[in-house]
Amino acid sequence: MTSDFTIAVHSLVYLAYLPGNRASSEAIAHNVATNPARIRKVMGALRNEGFVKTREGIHGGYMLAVNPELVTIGQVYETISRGALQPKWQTGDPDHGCPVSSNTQNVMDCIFQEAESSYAAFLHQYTVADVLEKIENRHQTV
Amino acid sequence: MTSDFTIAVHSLVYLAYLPGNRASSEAIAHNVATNPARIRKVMGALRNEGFVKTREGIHGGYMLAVNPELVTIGQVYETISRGALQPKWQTGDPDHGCPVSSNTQNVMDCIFQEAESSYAAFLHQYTVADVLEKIENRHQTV
DNA sequence: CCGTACTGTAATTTTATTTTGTACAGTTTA
DNA sequence: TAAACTGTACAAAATAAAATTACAGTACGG
Repeated sequence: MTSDFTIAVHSLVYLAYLPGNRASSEAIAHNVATNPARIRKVMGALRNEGFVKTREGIHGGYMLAVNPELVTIGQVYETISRGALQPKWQTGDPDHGCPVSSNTQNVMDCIFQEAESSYAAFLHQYTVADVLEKIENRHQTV
Repeated sequence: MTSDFTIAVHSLVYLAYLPGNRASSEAIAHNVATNPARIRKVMGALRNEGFVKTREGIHGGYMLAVNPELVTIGQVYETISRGALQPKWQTGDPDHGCPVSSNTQNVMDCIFQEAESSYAAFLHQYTVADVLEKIENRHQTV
């Protein structure tokens, strides 16, 4: 699985943390510790779903477009990484006479999908603001 | 994430399916469509947790050691793949002055662990026998 | 007590995936 | 019209997963 979800959450939390709720891909990349091109790709997906607004050109960048107390990281997961938990490797052989060999993959696919929904449902418990709060609390206590 | 969990479930289901509940690594590998060495590695882990018994030497192989109606695939997940859902890539920089950069990874680690527990809890719904039943039903209906 | 058919395990190679880096066209505004 | 951005594509590098190979150890059957 890629780390796009982690990057998306980190970026949204960072925007929520900043006074003006805006930053360039370079500033976000520096905070996340990756390169600007990768941030732009992830932010593009977030923009498509309305989480952020982007502005090109000079003084452009990314701006939070939603209330961080209302957006859950489950929503972020669904838009960025839905399907990422499904292993790509295929078990068995569809043409094998044995039903176990030919059908286990289908049954597992179905189970993986349901299990991923559980995973996403869990993530709906936390909003972007919750994550920021955890980060700030940890900063004080540890 | 590796596909060891898929292979473990497939192997257990296959043993449950076979009349004698026993097979060699080569027979399982053929059914799963991989190589015997990989099967032996996964089966070794299953043996350590008591799911199967192994016998070396001639006429050796793997034998189901539990009631497939009582073992859940959540248990299999816990022994084979616990931690597999945690991305290895690290976000931010622990030495960055900004708390978002230095602490997001820790907070996400914690959330990923909890979310994985939800995932595993979901998998506890299904026993090895349930999976086999789904496979056989699908064979008849599709 | 030797040969055959297995498992256990480690090392290596191959393949696939993920991440990074680079480049450049398009956009905005000062 | 130059400067500072985003959008996007492609190539390179790094990492992870899977397959392959090899061989020591074990157990049975003659």
